[in-house]
Amino acid sequence: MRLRELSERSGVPTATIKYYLRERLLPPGERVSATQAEYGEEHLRRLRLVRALIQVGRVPVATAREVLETAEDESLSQNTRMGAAVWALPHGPEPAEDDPETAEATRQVDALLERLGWTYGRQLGATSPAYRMLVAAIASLERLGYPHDTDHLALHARLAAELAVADLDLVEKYGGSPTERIEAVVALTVLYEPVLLALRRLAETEESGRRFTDSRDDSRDGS
Amino acid sequence: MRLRELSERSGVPTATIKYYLRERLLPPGERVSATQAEYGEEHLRRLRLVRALIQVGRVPVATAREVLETAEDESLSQNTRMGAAVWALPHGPEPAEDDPETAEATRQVDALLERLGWTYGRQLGATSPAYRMLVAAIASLERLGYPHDTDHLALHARLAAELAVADLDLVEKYGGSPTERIEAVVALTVLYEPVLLALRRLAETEESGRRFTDSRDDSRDGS
DNA sequence: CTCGTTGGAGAGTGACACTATCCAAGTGTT
DNA sequence: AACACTTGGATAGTGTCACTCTCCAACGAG
Repeated sequence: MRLRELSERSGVPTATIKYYLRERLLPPGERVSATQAEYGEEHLRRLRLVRALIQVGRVPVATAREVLETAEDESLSQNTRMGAAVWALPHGPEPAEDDPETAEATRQVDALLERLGWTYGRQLGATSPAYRMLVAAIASLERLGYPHDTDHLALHARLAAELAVADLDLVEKYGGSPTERIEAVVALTVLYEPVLLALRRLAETEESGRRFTDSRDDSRDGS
Repeated sequence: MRLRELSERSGVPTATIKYYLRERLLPPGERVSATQAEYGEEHLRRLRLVRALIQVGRVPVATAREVLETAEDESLSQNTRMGAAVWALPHGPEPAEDDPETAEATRQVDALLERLGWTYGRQLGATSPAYRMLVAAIASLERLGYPHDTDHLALHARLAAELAVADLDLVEKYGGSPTERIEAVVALTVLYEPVLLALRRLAETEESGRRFTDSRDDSRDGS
């Protein structure tokens, strides 16, 4: 398949595919001659994955490259690859150093991990992007004076743990080559995030409609 | 308080505060003379909220303005304000039209809302940004051939509903003026999102560490 | 051989969130 | 009152990012 066909089958403009090739998000096609290359089904699959990561998952191009390179680096063990791939995923701003709210948030997160017995998280500690992401977010809540007590966090954590069990069950059922399986973990991690956020917003609309049903003025005000 | 002090107390550069003033994310200070203005505690609070939305919540500047304007528009009922504010929050790319995966995802989402009895979501239907966000994300999963069966979605939805109940309890306890309360809903909606995502990633690390415990590669090598 | 197509490379674009520069009007010090 | 410094507002510039445009030489069908 030529670049044009790859473009038509994926819905991605040829110029964009060229850009992805240049950025090494896609492996080069098989050179057929000095100016012609052939692409296969594997390229199509990879292209769709890249697109989903970038557009749905809002993963920056450079990050997507790192993640995918790690996922297919066969010199690493599967566990390492999986961990490193998810590790590289975007995780927002770093928590501010030298900041009382950050210190307090760190204490609270450590207490939470302790209480949950999440030993992996604890031993990885501040090096884990997800840990720092959590600290930064809680420090913000703190700074704004919004509530974020440990019970509430623990509830979120318990629900997150349930999700993790279900998600990993899905991955275990998924099969495929080790690389494909790691890609599946990355894709499911990233692509279920908007699903979860959307469901939470829908649930909040639902619940708030249920609670404040007095003056029924459901807005239709878009924008 | 002068602009400089507002900057020092919030940690936001003066140039950035000027930019926010220009973009009407902050109300202008009280003009003391032709070239001097005075800011109060309310400005500081608002500035911190804006910063949190933009930096932690990754809300675009223009969107933050809309959301905050809606939140404090006292000509609207509290319910309308709350709905419209959350409504305006960013929600990723729109689902592709004329696309078999989008059609399938729409069917699946409708079936899910039906099964859950989420009548608000159903009646708002395709007009709700959260609904479209959900459809787009599921269509992507579909396109990539990753699993997303209704049982799995229903589990996510059930957990999201639990979160919604807890979050709204928090808001009800929060008090403050109507505008402050709506700001609280917006802030909690946006700022708990990274908390939830971080916890999910931590939980997945934890769970995958637990399953594939200290072994080398856990499974069959294909490919 | 002609003429449209293809792949590759470099430069250009538009959106976005700042950030730097000016400048006239104020403020504090002496 | 003189004079250095600060302030707020306006305008223009910067850096990043994800494309997107333009060229061009090599193909390849008729």
